Amino acid sequence: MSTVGTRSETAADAGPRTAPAYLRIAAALRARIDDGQLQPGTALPPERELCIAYDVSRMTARRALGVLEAEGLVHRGSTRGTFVSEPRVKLRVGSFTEEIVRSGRRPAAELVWAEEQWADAAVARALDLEEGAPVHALQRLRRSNAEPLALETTAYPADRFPGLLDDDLTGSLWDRLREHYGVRPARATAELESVVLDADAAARLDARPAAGGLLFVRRTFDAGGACIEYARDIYRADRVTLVIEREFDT
Amino acid sequence: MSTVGTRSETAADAGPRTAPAYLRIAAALRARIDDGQLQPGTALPPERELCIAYDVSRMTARRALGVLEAEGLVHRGSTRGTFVSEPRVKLRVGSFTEEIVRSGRRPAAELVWAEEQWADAAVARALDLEEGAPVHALQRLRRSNAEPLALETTAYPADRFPGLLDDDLTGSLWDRLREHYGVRPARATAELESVVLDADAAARLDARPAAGGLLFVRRTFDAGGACIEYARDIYRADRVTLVIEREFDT
DNA sequence: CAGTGGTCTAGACCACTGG
DNA sequence: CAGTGGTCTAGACCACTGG
Repeated sequence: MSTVGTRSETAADAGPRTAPAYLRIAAALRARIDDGQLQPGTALPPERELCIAYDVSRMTARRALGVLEAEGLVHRGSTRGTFVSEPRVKLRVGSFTEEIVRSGRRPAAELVWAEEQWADAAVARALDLEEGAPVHALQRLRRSNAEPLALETTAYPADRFPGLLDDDLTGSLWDRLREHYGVRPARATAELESVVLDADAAARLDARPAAGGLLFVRRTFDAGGACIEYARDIYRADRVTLVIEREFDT
Repeated sequence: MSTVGTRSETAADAGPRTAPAYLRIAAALRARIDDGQLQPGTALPPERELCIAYDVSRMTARRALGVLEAEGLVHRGSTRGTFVSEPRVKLRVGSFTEEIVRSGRRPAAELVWAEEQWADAAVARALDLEEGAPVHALQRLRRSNAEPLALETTAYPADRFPGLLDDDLTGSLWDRLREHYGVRPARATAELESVVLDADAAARLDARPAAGGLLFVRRTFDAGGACIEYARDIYRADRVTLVIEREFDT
């Protein structure tokens, strides 16, 4: 992470006289990770050792680790310990086929489920359909080197794309739309929020219950302005950096 | 928040036999907020009452509230109580002048500081300059209806834009670049991550220490491919939905 | 002065893993 | 079986606010 957030003079006068213990401990551990003393994959001291080292109770030590976990610097394995995390994975978004940008990683998409559904109010509004209209819905799990990074849930108007679910659903859906239906995406809108993972998403993404997520809600339109895709992509907030590119026609 | 994440049959079989108490309490309170029993601005019961109502210790009740806080559903005032939050504010990004999309809100930008700096390694790399080259740097706080939503820190190559800091820095900087220097942005790249607010950002954004943030790191290029702007925008994760639009020239 | 959330203690029991 | 993190208790003291 780079600067331009630090003012040259002010440097770091952090805050009040005494910062809370959990923030001081988090800062101390963060410093050891940032300067390379603790490499990715390395185990941090067990919580009970941190209690002794910093003379705090376990709840306080855990709270410090919770901050680092939210930052994506460490991850915890219930029975194994707390470990320094690998750097985040950069994912290109905006085009449906997100690709792993970092070299040497193997992307994969796994179909979780695919089925015919009937549009509820939200889906109907997003796809410009009547409530109850048939839609093709599917969910896919995106991985990089076997690590789950994103859970994508997508809906398409069934009338417009008959037989879509019989296609190969592990590759680029946009390619399917182009090849088999002659449709090409012309415009996309997206909304992005920070969320808390629900139980299902957390389980599939191999994350802690109530861990942080990034929700990317997308709609894709064809040249005629009709919405042809509605998607809700959930990313592991601690593991990804989303890469967005944009050209101006001004 | 809409569906398409719920499979039609599976409905909700949440998880194991007994979910942890803090998740059950969070779910119970969330339900009361979602169905309108608790309106935005309403105070939740004090933590000590929740302890009695749900028969848990205060740490557990607080943990439940912490989940709702991370979701942006509630906010806390140290000495006042816990309150249901207003809906998130939608902010359009990608064009530098973010605008408040929701009607009836008054956007405002406040200059925090502006000064000449010398590029450190990160800034030099981003702007394609030598390390130590002069840059114009400035920080602005974006508000909607007086509520701080984003802290933007921006750097420009000083040699290319002499006198930039003497301009009006509360409006669109891109307009300044166009009007006074004949430069028009042609392409932008951005990276977006979930982060934890540092002490300075938290204070300026009126957020809790270590609260969640969204970091948007942008680079803007002119038609010749030269980088003319490097920005780090930090948003309050609990208060904003970022709106992104995109056209395809394919 | 009463009430609020923020921090912190010093424990406890649990499930799960690996040796 | 020892060691790990996950959950939880039943308190404590604090700063700060509003009446």
